[in-house]
Amino acid sequence: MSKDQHTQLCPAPIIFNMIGGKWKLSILQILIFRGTKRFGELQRELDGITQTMLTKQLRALEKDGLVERMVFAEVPPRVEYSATGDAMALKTMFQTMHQWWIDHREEKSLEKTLELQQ
Amino acid sequence: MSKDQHTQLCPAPIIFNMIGGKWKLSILQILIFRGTKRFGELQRELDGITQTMLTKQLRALEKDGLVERMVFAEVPPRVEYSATGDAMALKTMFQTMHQWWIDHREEKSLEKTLELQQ
DNA sequence: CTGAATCCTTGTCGATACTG
DNA sequence: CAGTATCGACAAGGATTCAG
Repeated sequence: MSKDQHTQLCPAPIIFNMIGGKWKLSILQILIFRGTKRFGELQRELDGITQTMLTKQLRALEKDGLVERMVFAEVPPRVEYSATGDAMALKTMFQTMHQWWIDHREEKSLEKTLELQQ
Repeated sequence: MSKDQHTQLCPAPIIFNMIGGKWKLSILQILIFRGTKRFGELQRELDGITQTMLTKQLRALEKDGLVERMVFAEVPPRVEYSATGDAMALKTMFQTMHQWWIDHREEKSLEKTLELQQ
């Protein structure tokens, strides 16, 4: 049992690579908490993302099995994206982060505010 | 209660900014799970990081209140870094990620292996 | 030993134009 | 509507050198 055991087994860096970056987290949250969306809907709700970027991020998420892409053979074309079961299971992680923020960060901001008021 | 409520309150993007990047996660894990380390010890255990990068990452983590820096007025100079209470509380997050990985990723690798064997 | 300062490389992000 | 292709801007990462 080497002393590196934990770091080697820890998937945190891999997970951060999968859902890190400027847009992936927002995309996932929309699909997880609001359900299936079309390409255009996603683009509107993400406020500022370009088609190029949205396509690239969705492809990356799909490749990692977090997003499912469904193409409908219609005119005009329709493509829907949804969170996979694996992605839905990330809710727990979001909640853990949320709790950590409440317990160890919000109070800090409050303390600072109080200090400034003195 | 707008439909944007969750996204707006969610601290995930902020947390990702604080501990994301190529090295911060590894630095935190060493300090959290193995305890206080000197600058040189960290550099050796991080395998490949340069002095410049290690300094920059440590400064950023210190600024966010996740790492504490203690300078000893000795010759030769000695500087020790340790995880703060806030950082220690991130253990839960690491465990959540670890569990998600076990439940939703390891089996996938196994499935793929089995598919390839058929 | 622990760092600061400088310069350089790489990767991410994004604007624009074009297509089935 | 939902993309692809190309090019440029910028930030993150890294190598090297110098210093207390």
